[in-house]
Parts: sequence; C-alpha cells; structure tokens
Amino acid sequence: MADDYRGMLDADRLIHEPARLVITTILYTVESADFLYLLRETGLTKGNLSSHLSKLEEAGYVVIEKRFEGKTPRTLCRLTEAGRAAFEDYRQRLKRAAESLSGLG
Amino acid sequence: MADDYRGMLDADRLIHEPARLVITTILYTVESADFLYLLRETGLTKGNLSSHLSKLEEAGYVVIEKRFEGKTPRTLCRLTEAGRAAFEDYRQRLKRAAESLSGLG
DNA sequence: GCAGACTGGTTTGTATTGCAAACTGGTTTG
DNA sequence: CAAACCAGTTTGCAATACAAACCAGTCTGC
Repeated sequence: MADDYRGMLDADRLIHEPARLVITTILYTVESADFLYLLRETGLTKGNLSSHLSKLEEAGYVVIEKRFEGKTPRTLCRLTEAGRAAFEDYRQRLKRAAESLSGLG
Repeated sequence: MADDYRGMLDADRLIHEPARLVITTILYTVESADFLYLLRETGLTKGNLSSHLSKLEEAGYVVIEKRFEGKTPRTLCRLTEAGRAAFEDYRQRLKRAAESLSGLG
C-alpha cells in the first residue's frame, strides 16, 4: 500500500538503531561472529559495540559466549531465534517502507 | 552492492526517527499541512508532535507559519528545500538498505 | 456575564539513549 | 619487572522521546 511507511512507527526500536541494524544484519548472515570481527566490520568504537551487544543480549536477540582461545579471550555472538524473527520483521517493514517511499516520485 | 545496509550508519538521525520519518514523508507529499492534520495522520500526541516539529524547524528542514483563521490559530508546516534534500537522501539510503537486506534470503 | 469546557498548541519532567573516554584484568614485549 | 598491548566493560554526559501538565484564548450553558 501507498502508506506502508507508517509501519515504521511500530518498528522494533532496538533494531532500528543504525548501529544495531548493522550488527544484527551481520549476525543474520554469518550465524556467529566474534567481537573483533564486528568491531572491524561495523567501525564502531569498542565501548559502543559492547553496549549495543549487551542491549541485544538483554532483549534476548543475541547470545554471547565467552571462551578462551589459548590465552586470549574470545567473545562469540550469534542471533537467537527471537533475534532472527525480530530482524525479519524489521526487514519486512523496511522493505515496505522503502517501496512506499519510492512511489512518491 | 550487497552491503549497502551499511549506508544506514550515515543516515540522518533526524529523519531516521520513526515519528519524524512519518512527518517528513507526509510533508514531502503534501507540500503544506497544518498541525491538526499531522496530529490525526501520525497518531502522535500533541506534545510529541510539537517537539518533533520544533526539532525539524531548528534543523531548517521545516518552516512553521502561524496565522489566524478567523479566531482560531492555525499552524502550517512545510518542508524546506533542505528538508526535501535530506528526505531524498534518506529515502535513497533506505531503498538501498532494503534491497540489500532482501538479498539475504 | 461569567464558570466551566473546549481548542490548539507549548513547556516541563523523567526515564532512556548513544557515545567515547576512562578503566579493568590479563598478556606480551623490551 | 615496567611499559605497552589486548579484549573488552563501565562510567559520565549530553541528547533524546515521550506524555503529563500547562497556557492563552474561545465557545457554551445558565
């Protein structure tokens, strides 16, 4: 419909935040990524990435597994089912909104 | 490109906010709308709509003209050229991001 | 003609956010 | 063994989003 852009009003704010959109998108495609990989890929600062991940974890969208690889710590992140579902819902809304906006000329 | 969703990292936060996205989208299509029309169309509360409009005005994206229509005040809003440009940039990013996300399966 | 409801908004208060700088616990290097 | 480094977390702060409270003026009932 022509006013599907209104669907953005109900979009999940947790995913809507650009930094987290990028994070979840990466996690959606990759299935598992570590902190440093996300750091490079997103270009965020460490503190920023850390707190966004915590927020996604609290929401149950991401699980964070910490382990040691030899002597160095490694933080693995992956999307939960809830996270995938939330991402897919967001993506759908985004798609509809984009199509709707493209129809404006 | 496949990772155009990263473009959202540089998206204009002023427009990215869902309430303001809806406001600017309406103003983009309508060229001039009054407060009460926007109120109905967006479903926002008055206070909320008022402060979003102020923010858009401060940014130079919207001009707000107050006049009296008989005895009742009327607040007219329209997008400036800068506002249209910002909206168009955002829309472009959104479109690319949506296409990019759609390619994820 | 005036008390109270209504109109069309704005301001205020609060809780949440996004961000980077400062910090932490541990490891490697000189 | 001190300094630098690594992989993150916590802290501090400025900016936000939101709705409730407010405000100036108008209409309505009595």
